[in-house]
Amino acid sequence: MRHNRATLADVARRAGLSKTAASMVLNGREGTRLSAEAHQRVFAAAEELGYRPNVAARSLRTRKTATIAFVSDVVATTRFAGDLIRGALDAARERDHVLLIAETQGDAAFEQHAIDAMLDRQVDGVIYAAMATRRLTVPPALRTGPVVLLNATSSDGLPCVVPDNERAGRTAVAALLDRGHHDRIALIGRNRPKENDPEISLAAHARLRGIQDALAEAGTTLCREAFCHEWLPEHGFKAMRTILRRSARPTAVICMNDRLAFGVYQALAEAGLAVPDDVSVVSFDDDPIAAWLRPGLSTIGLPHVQMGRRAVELLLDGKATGPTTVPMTMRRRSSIGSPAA
Amino acid sequence: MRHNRATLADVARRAGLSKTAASMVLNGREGTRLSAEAHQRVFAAAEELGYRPNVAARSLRTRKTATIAFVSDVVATTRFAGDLIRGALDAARERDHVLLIAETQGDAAFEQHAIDAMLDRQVDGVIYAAMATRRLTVPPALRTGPVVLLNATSSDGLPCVVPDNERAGRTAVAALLDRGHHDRIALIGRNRPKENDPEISLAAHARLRGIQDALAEAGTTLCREAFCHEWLPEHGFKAMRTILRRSARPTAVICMNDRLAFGVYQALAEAGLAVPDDVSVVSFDDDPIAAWLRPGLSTIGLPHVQMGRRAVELLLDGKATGPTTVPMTMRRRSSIGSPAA
DNA sequence: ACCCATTGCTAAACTGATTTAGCGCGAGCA
DNA sequence: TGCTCGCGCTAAATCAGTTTAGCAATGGGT
Repeated sequence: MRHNRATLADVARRAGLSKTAASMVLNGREGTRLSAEAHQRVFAAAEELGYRPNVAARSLRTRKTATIAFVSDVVATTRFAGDLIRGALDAARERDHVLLIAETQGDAAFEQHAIDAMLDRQVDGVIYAAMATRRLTVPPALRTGPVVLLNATSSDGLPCVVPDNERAGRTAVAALLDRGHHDRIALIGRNRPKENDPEISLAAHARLRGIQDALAEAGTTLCREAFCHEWLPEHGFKAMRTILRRSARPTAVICMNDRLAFGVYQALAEAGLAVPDDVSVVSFDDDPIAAWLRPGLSTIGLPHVQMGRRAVELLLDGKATGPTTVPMTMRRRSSIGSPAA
Repeated sequence: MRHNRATLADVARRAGLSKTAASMVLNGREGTRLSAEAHQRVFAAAEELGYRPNVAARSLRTRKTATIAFVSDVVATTRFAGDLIRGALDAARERDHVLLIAETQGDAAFEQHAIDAMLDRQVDGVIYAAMATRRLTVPPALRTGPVVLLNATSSDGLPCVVPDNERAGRTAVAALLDRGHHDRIALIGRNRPKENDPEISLAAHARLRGIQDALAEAGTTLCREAFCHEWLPEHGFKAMRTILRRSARPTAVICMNDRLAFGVYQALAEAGLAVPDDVSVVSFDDDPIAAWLRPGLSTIGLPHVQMGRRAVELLLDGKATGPTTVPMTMRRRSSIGSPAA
């Protein structure tokens, strides 16, 4: 595009100086002894010609492209991807960088292809993102330059940014204890594979620990724990329905995510029970759906935008190593009340 | 990244040939008179060294970067952005291209910045995407090269891809008529600004026309039309509640989108009415929430993935001008039944 | 008068590819 | 023997920048 852009040579010619002079002035090089007048002339010429440097030409020499690769496993599946990207985009813009994106779809061939494509374009660094917080191993090709893992960790001490799920678990419990819930708190969404296989999920384990620890510190435990195959509304629905049929009704339910909570709302409605008067509900993620439920769902949100930001900050500024955790904060709506006396 | 990549010169040296020869062989140039043996040697050398061309260097000469800019107004706000991007990403990968993404957030300064950044990197073309289907005017800087509008149209005859909302409207009506609904069909989500200002939305007007025309052809009209300020669940909830209070109950409701439909479900549940036995519901978009509702919501889906694909296909292959419409297809779930006799 | 340092600037090399122009050699022909 | 032609290949220019090495002019000191 744009075949007729002014080049540095054009600017130099118009300013009556050499390319060298023009380059130095425009790059604001210190220690150069060009006169104030020369500076003026170069700036004026650049301005008049609407000069913009050709990044490809520059990077050929400097090996800097001001371009970051954002490689993720799956972007489309989850709505959260957008936020991760948005945060990264914001931070990149502030630093005059740009994002090259690719998706591996969990396919090794695609991944290789994507990484090659990025490396061929001499990106300055790579953000390797996972859509579900988990542990993964980064492809060796990436180890040749700066990498930061986003929403993932790895065993090789690379810098990475992950949400503080354990603290989030404690926060959920605290919100319930505050309102007087204590003995009759149920948990929905336990899931062995997610809890035990860090390559699938890191969130489930961390949330669970946070919840259990906080409860233990308050001298109590969960009154009921429901296992779910997936964290989708239908599973929350079934789990809640079962709980209502089989046990004494809990005063509060913690759901492992908002989609489960949606299912819980449906089961509660079916049973003619009101949130939060009969049962309080808290959950995690701050999915848009949390705001749409009636009553609004209180949830501890995943800070995707911040995480995206943080990742590019670490990549560009930092010699950071190891994990950076980003706090998850409670989005208070109306799903938590006090237990009926 | 990767400082020690083999260059073309390395390959040539190892093959005992000139850079020229190596370049021609690797690019599979026709009409060159290099011997079969020379070909062998070059391929072998490239293979052994793991040679990959430096895209920046190449593009400096050829002015092709195999890179497409994807500039959108807002990516994060709506979950649909992910699908648009995903489709574009797929098609780009198939053609060995890569996507540079930027977001303007509707801010003119950001937009200028983003466009400059892309142009500085010599992208081969630009996809200019809007998150809500609408008409817009493309910044003049983009007119210097290939552009295609995605989910948007413009007055200057640029190629663009948009969903076929009018046909979607007809489809919704047909699904209802098929089941025997006729006289008592209500519409929820009319909205003057969306319907009348193409710079805000093209979808509302088109859907409405499709609905009205199809109904007229069947010799009937809507029994009720509810206006909504926004297309969010709460507005659908209020609208449906009002309808239930004030008028004879419709046998079916068409919602302008799935979020409104969610609100409608909530109002129906509150009134103790069942979907689809008491009231059938159809809507548009195929938001993930449609699958989560009980019963599953039948909806005419926005083909975002296809649209994203189509946009890069037009950009790279085509000398297409004017609009390309992509069909919206009905996602059948369980929210449409026959009216009670 | 000579030497040296400083000032203000530039020529040329360099980055890694593509592309144009053309060279040397052997065969065929007169 | 001399000329042309085709074959197989290469030198050098080019793209648009950055960077290194260094040149000419001036001024000051001895």
